Amino acid sequence: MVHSSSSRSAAAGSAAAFSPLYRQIKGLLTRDLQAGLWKPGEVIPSEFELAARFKVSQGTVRKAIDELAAENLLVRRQGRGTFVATHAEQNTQYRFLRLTSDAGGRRELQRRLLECKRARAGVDVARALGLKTGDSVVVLRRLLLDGETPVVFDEIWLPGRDFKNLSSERLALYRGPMYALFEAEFGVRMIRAEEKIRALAADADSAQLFGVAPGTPLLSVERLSFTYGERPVELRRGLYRTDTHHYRNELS
Amino acid sequence: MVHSSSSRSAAAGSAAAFSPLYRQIKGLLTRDLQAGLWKPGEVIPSEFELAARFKVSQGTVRKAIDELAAENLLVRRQGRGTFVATHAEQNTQYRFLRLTSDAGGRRELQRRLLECKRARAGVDVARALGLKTGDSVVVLRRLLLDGETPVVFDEIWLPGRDFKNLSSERLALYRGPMYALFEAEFGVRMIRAEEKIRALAADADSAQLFGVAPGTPLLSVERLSFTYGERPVELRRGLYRTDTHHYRNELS
DNA sequence: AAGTGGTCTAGACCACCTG
DNA sequence: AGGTGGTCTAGACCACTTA
Repeated sequence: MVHSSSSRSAAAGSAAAFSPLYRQIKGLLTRDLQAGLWKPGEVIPSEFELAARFKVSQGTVRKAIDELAAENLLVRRQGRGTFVATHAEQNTQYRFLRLTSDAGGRRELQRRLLECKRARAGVDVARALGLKTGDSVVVLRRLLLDGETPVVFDEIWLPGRDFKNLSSERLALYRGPMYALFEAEFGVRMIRAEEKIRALAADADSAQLFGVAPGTPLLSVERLSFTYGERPVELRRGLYRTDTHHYRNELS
Repeated sequence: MVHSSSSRSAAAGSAAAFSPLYRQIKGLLTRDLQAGLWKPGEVIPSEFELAARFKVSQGTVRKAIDELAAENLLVRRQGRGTFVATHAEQNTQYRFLRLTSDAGGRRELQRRLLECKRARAGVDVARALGLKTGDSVVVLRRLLLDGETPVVFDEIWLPGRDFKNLSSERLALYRGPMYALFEAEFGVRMIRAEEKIRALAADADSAQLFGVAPGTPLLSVERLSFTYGERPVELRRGLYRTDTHHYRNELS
């Protein structure tokens, strides 16, 4: 049982920030999710079940779940139950990729893995991922192709500690979204990400990769992805071709 | 009074899409907002007042308002009331601008209006704004400067019909956000926008504007903004400098 | 003190899915 | 038929603002 407000004024001087019951329930659910009590794709107990367990009313549990669903941690399915969100069984192969063909064609991009190796984190990578310089990281390089033409070149850094046995074989075998593999094999679920976008000129290497002239403007997309507890677990530097494609965004 | 479901099965074969009461209430509120019954920044009636008016319970009105607040059409303020959202009295000068200084400095950008004229819509502009080619449009050109250095060059098209008396004088006099002026003077409130982002090389004109070499990569941001009823009312083509600044985005 | 949004409850019933 | 999420109600009480 969770007490809502009665015990608040016990705190010292500071207001101690009132926290409604449903938010405390949300906290408990988040803790269980983070602990892996329910795996991605699984059902969680019904609202009434949880209400009984926490000794609150269904409506209160409901409001907690509402917020978790809004944050894409849970997915509700009427008549079936509430499920832990997953990158698998999602209709989109590239959940976070905002690149779209100018033609609007819904063609799926093909992956081509160029490299998968272990390395030591440089200063920048370490700082972004919350590691120490020199810590072990996994580095991936890969292309995404629209038909025959490469449109995305990604360089990906992952903390070595979280991705111990990641190899190019595992990646090559896997069909679904890469983030689904991360969930299933390494227990790391990506929840949200921040991107920094710039325009820059293709250097010799990237020009060759894309088959364009050096100096051609490319979109540079730096993505930092977070898992539970706002912990950064992936740094990605992408180069996008934007002569035939564009990055779409929605503002509100 | 609105009836929820009893009359559903009267429809022909097709399921006729069940619409809960609160969503119908939401529709009524949206209609009133669109009609300008309450102006941006004003309070709307209290939840109990609306509940009585619509002959439903407070909770049902509440849920309708919840959704409108989530869509940024309304703003709740505990203890005070629910208000029509506005671009004025918003702490941010540039509500939709995602450009940030790499240094993270929160310095406000300065505006410099370069041009404000009437013209005829070309094919592209007309299509984007839902006009006919040759229809009257207002065209603005302006710079945003971080200190002395220009970082954004915007070219803005507005339907002439909606912005009859917009002039450079009106714009020059106005202190707050441009979208706030649009609301107050023209009754056009921007609700959401879509952006298409590309990297491209500076041509001679833009190179001169920014004081960079021709061919320098710039970020191209095409923004289409919508008002009530998904009606497009602003097309904007922006060029952003991204050597000292970047476009930030959040994915979830 | 009065008014507004915010929380919580208990119970009824509806819509949807699965066996 | 039975279970799950989804809606709606009526009423009580809390938190916050304004007067």
